[in-house]
Amino acid sequence: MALTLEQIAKLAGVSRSTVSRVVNDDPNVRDEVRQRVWKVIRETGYQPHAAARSLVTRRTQIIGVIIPESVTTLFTDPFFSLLLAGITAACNENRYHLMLSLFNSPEGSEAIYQRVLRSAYLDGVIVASATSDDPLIPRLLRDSIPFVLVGRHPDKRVTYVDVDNVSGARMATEHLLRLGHKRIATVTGPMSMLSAQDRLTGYKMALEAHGLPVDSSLIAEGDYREGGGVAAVRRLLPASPTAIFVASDVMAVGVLKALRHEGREVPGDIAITSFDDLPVATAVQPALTTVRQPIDDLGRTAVQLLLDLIHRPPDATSVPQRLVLPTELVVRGSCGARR
Amino acid sequence: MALTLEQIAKLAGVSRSTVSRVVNDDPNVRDEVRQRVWKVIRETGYQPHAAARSLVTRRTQIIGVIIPESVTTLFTDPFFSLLLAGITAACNENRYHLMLSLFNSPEGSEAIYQRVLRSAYLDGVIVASATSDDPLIPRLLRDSIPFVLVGRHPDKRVTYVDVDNVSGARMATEHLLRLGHKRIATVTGPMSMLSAQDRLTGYKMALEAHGLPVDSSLIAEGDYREGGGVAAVRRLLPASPTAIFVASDVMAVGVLKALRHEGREVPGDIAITSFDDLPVATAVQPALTTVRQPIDDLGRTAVQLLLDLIHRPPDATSVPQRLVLPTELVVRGSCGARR
DNA sequence: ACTAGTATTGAGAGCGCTCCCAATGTATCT
DNA sequence: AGATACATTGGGAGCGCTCTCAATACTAGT
Repeated sequence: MALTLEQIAKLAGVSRSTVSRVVNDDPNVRDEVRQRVWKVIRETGYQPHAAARSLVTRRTQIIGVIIPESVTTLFTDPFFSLLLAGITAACNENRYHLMLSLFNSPEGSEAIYQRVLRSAYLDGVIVASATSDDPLIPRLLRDSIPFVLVGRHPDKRVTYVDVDNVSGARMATEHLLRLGHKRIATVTGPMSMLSAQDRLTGYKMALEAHGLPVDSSLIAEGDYREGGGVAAVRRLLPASPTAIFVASDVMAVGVLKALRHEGREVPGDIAITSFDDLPVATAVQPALTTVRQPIDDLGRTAVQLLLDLIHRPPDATSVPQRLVLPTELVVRGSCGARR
Repeated sequence: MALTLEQIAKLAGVSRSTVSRVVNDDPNVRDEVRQRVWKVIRETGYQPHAAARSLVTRRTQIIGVIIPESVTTLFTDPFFSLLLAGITAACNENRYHLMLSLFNSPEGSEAIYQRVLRSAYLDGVIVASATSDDPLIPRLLRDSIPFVLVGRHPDKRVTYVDVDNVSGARMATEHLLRLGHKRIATVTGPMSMLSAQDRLTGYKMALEAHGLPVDSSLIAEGDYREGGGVAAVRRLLPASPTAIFVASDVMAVGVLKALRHEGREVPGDIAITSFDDLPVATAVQPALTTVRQPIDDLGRTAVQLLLDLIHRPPDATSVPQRLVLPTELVVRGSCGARR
């Protein structure tokens, strides 16, 4: 049914090769011929067969986005939607296609890895928020598949783009310090994730810079989900904090709920700052003072880095790129700085 | 670099054809040989080349999810994440891959359509929440590309799966009627979307069933976004409603904010019910009484319908499936039924 | 006009796979 | 034993494209 190069060639009165040249913008075609061929292509709505082309070029123009098993439960976090939106926009602009894989299939990670990555379907992949020990990373390295991480990684060979979690968390904590708080607690993300570790580091740095001790009874590990925020509050309240830096907006929603349930006022009794600046930050009452991260940029940058990797001549042994995007504090009601 | 069938064949001491049979579970292979071949495949980590296979089978094992231009601005709505999660899970279970396309590229809808759909990349597509007049649908029909809509469509030839928006909206409105409200307003979705029309229909049906007039000053069109909710409140308040049925949770968040800003208590002064039951419904205060729709099911069902369509022998002229999934009302604080 | 050089075009091969068909091997029946 | 049926295997062709290389057409230089 669908047209082939050969048929277009016949219709335009040229050879298959010439049509191929026209389609691929090869300059070695006489202008008059080029026009004639384009005309036929336009009129017939011809589109090259992707698989046939891939078979010979070894390129599919598809990049994958992998949500590793460890974070698939977080997939409905708006962070991922926003990230995906940024990635998709960048893909469209570069005429690439995007394949989405959540690695939480019952068939197991190894099977899905084989199926998705070894079948030559993808030119490269973006891995979103892996834990630092995710087996995926050494696997990708071993198979020399071009990939970019969203979120930093200690391995020197990986290219990544991250936001400045440390200084963001530090800003959020220092803001509370400036407001006079001395007993500042924190609800962290899952410590298996580097972003969670970094945000905790920022929190500690802020305290230390102000000569305050780091008190472990003021630190509760969460999971980046609402329930984790609720649970953390229960563990934190006995240490009577006057403020809490919550490592994500979603958890902050849980913290808000739990505090309300315990009869504490925010920001009156306890001030809150958090991290992400997702839409939900302004949906809750009081609105969250939170660290804004440029999620859209994160996605777009990841695509750009990946395409650079894909198009780099194989002999070029440049060092992996490692980009860190800045964050900023958005002050709203939950910290008590404003009325 | 990557292994080919031919190489596996040599290693296993059989022919290319036999290896192909083994890989494709053809029964016509002696058991002893089958074992031997599998062993080699396992040891080498061989994976068939997807493009080569697609070239001859005319199948890619990839299905597309299209977010039409008209709703790309809504993409960050958690509804889409949830839908995607359901679709992905079903894809994984069926060993299909998923390609995500947001039709909001600067190159224009027609160009992206050509690029994505005419290049034989996709075995079929799922179109999420199109408007009823989206040019995409006649286009897909014309090109006889197997597709399933999420959200109903009047054309007799399209297969779709939808949730029962009418009866959901009717339940939400009747709940308010049962609580004694007589002046019930509604904030609709964008009227270009059938789901918005259906929810409005449900609202009207409830009023009429209770012998109440439909008062146009109590109806404000929104856009399924938070801002739309805020704006709608301003238009609705002069008509002094005692309750509002808001056609989506996200807009309800905006309504809540606007009412708070106007000094109205929810549910004390004005009761609210809404639609979706997204995570945000329990994040706000008061938690939303809302209509739950089975989003995950919606995604899984769409995949199932699409795969049926793809695998149906071309001569089979069965009628398009049209499924409507049930909804249920979840009562929380915003309607005032509970303290 | 003739040659060398350059621009343009076409034909062939081959990417890795599946599918068809012929060839071989094995079991069963008269 | 010979013929028949069936199970199993291998080889060839071809999917639609790109890429290399040779062939042709045209240009300028002498």
